[in-house]
Amino acid sequence: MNFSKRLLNWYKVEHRDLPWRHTKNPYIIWLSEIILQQTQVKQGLPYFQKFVSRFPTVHDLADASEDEVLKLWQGLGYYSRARNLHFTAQYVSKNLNGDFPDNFKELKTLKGIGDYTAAAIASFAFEEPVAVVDGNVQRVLSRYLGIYTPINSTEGVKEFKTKAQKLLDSSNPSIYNQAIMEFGALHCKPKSPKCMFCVFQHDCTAFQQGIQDELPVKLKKTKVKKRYFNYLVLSDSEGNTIVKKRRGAGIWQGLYEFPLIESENPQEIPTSEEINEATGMPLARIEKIKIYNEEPVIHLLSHRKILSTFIEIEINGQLSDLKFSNKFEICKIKNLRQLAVPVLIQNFIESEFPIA
DNA sequence: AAGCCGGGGCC
DNA sequence: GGCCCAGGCTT
Repeated sequence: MNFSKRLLNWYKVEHRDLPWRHTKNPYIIWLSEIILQQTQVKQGLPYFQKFVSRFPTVHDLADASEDEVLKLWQGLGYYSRARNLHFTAQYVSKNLNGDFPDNFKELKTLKGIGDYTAAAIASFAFEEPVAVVDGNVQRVLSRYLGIYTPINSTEGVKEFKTKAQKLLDSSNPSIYNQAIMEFGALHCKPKSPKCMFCVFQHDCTAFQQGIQDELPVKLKKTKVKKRYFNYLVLSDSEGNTIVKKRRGAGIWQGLYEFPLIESENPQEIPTSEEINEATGMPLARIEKIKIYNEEPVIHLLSHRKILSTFIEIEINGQLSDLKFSNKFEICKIKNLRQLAVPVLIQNFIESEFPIA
């Protein structure tokens, strides 16, 4: 029995029933694939349900504001996915009459769609015989074929792409592609792969040689760096505060946060002068300065360790009477939950301003 | 070719 | 604490 036959037999019995597997609608498939980039099914599933429900068609998504899309995306991370999702929805809605391209090459020209996602949509929705290559596929193939080339090296990416395309069952690209990824996710797992009852025992190089725990090989990632974020949480007599949308490069682009003083080292309570410099708030209006958390709140990202403090600043009179320097927006504290914010900020809001 | 970009789950 | 995840974009 060949590779595909064994794989599909396994898939028939073991696959999960997932909602995006019940459709050939390229919009729904695209939506699911963007959500699932670098994201496990368990984490992405509730977001998929929210998005399909709120945006049944690509036109609905195109007509929404970017702020609303980011708010629905909040907590899922890699927020460029949400911005690109919205951009591409508008492009497809307005320039392509709502119809997604039906082939790999054209799909790849859309923002946010790379090799993997183009192959997924082309094969799932249009049965184009192009192999998907994701982390699951790389792991399965590195073990099955005994490939030590690092999966994240330039050479490795090319090699796994070539091998994957050779193994692809061109008569059934949609099911085959889903099957090999499902096999990687459920059976040929990174740790404790289920080799003792595997349909590939007889031809898997790794199992035959007992090297499954050495594969795949991956180049080391860069070290986690520390950053110190000191947030200024202003409040006036009317229950207002000020926030700002993060712009330009860097993390959390497009999300809102409180006025931020980033420091090279752990920060003491900022002085009135520093608060004035960061926000434009006149010194005379600063009533009281207090720190919320004595110990820094630690927020871990894959490549950053953010140590943050939140500083409470009470203001004389009303914030709405003042002119702020750059692009701060006045917001009722009770309305903060309507904004798209990083999980770090969301956690703070929920703990300090619980719903009455 | 290497860095950057989140957050949750697992060991 | 390190690694993984239905990756893609930027430099």
